[in-house]
Amino acid sequence: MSENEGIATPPTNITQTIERLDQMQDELPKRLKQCASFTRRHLHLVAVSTVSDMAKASGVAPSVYIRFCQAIGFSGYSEMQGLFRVQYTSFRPDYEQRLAQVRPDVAQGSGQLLGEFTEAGHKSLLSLGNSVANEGLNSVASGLAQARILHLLGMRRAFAVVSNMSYLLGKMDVPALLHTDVGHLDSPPLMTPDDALFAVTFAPFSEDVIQQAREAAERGVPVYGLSDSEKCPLFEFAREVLVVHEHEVAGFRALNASITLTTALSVLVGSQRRES
Amino acid sequence: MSENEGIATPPTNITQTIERLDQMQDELPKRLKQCASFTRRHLHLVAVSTVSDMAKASGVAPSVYIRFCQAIGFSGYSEMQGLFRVQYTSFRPDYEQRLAQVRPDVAQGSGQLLGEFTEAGHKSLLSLGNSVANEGLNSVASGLAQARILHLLGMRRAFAVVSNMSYLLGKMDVPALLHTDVGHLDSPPLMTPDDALFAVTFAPFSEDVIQQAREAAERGVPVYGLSDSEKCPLFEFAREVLVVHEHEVAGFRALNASITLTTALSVLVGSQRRES
DNA sequence: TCCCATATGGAATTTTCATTCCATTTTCGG
DNA sequence: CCGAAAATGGAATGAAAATTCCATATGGGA
Repeated sequence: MSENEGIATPPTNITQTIERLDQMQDELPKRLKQCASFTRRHLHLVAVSTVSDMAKASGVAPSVYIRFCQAIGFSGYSEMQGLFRVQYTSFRPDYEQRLAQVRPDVAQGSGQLLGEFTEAGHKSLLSLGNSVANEGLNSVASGLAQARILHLLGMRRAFAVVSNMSYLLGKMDVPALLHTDVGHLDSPPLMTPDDALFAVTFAPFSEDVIQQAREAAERGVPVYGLSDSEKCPLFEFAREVLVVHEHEVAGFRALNASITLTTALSVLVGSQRRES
Repeated sequence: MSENEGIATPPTNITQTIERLDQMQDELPKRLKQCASFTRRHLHLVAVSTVSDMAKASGVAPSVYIRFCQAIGFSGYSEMQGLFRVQYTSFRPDYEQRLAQVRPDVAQGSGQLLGEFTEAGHKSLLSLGNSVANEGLNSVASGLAQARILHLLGMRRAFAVVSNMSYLLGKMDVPALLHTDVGHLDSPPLMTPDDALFAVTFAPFSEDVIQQAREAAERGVPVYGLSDSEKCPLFEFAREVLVVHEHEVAGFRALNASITLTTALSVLVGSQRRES
């Protein structure tokens, strides 16, 4: 009866896959549970790995990993990998057409749209696991932890990110200053080389943010940053720049990866401060 | 002499690859130029695509795409793909393998903090899909879309959420007002029954936010809200309250679900506005 | 302790993919 | 307009991957 047991229909998106993974965790035999556990924690590897890679990393034989994929509901590894690969193959529509593209979704009801945004959120978190080296995060954290005052700078989309950091850091008694007004920075004595600046800017990069950060760097202030592109001008003068890749729905970018990364960063800064 | 022409050494990182791509753009024959052009603009696809995929997308035959890889300096497509894949597989197999076989729980070093937050983010997004009724989101959206001016109110952790909404709505030309200072609201004529208020507050609920929202409701202003608990006082007077459950790491709550939900909400409001 | 059902991992097979080969077409100098 | 050199695309080949098969191992119940 082996062809009749379990769930016949394969998951159609990453959300479903995660759900099924969690739900089956308990009812699987030992080796398959290993696969589930490892895969659950390293979903981002599926798109770029072979079965043998995943099997080796999970500590099982390739054939076992394939049986695992089938237990989840897929026909095999290839089908599952296909699901994880499509997220990379989506193309970016023109900015002007964004709203026009959303309309069909609106007609169908908001459930569709929300589903797409959660899906995009999952994907962003997946890429977050890929793109950020832990050492990078750690060294930025220790750089920021040494600052007398931690200045936070970000506008437009990035403002939500730094305001969240500001809240978290404040909660942990880290002296942090959220620059809501660019004019603030103009008072020269405000930022000293004893401080540090964390600047967040996404493409197309805010000229104000870049300008202010550059001037700070020239005055000897340690500058760290977060962006969504390697081409960000922050790279020219910042000590270190973290890069995240956010997925989007109809041209609207999610903030999941940025918020998550900076939350972790803030907590790291807070705990490193407390140690000293 | 074909094995002697061009550059023999393959690029060793993405930057070099891009540089070489740009530099060769002009001196390549037509079809190879097509490959270069497409690849330059879709570098991220290489890691997860086959030769035929890339060839088809570039509009050339597979064999041509391989010759293109060789013109860049690689031995073939596989070598080039390997370069783009390593960035996704930067984990240490030995370490990971041990972790998979031993207890998953002991993975909690400081370096794993980011992993825990992404995990929390995934979980938050999962519950988001379950908890939010579509009708709720829709009716909130249409309620907000009818407002003359959309007032946004949130403090502490919720401030990042409303500031993101403010950015999105502004981008879509929806008149929205982000209340950064509670004092703002005290001026009575600012909010009228033609407007609407969207208030965000998480437990423990900000007294200020509750108070201001309640007063607005009493003045006849349509109030909508977002919270993380059914026990939120907003329920007492708001027309509708959306509820999300955020997971937490070491006492720090993620914002993924809230941000994702409000992003979708903002887009809905924006597109409903445009229709009328 | 033995037996049966299930799980497991390596070997065999099949499928897919990357690469090379070659006949045909195109381009460009004379 | 002709011929040589380069470029192109489809077919053939070789390599690697995914999947199935099967002999062996394992664990739980009689």
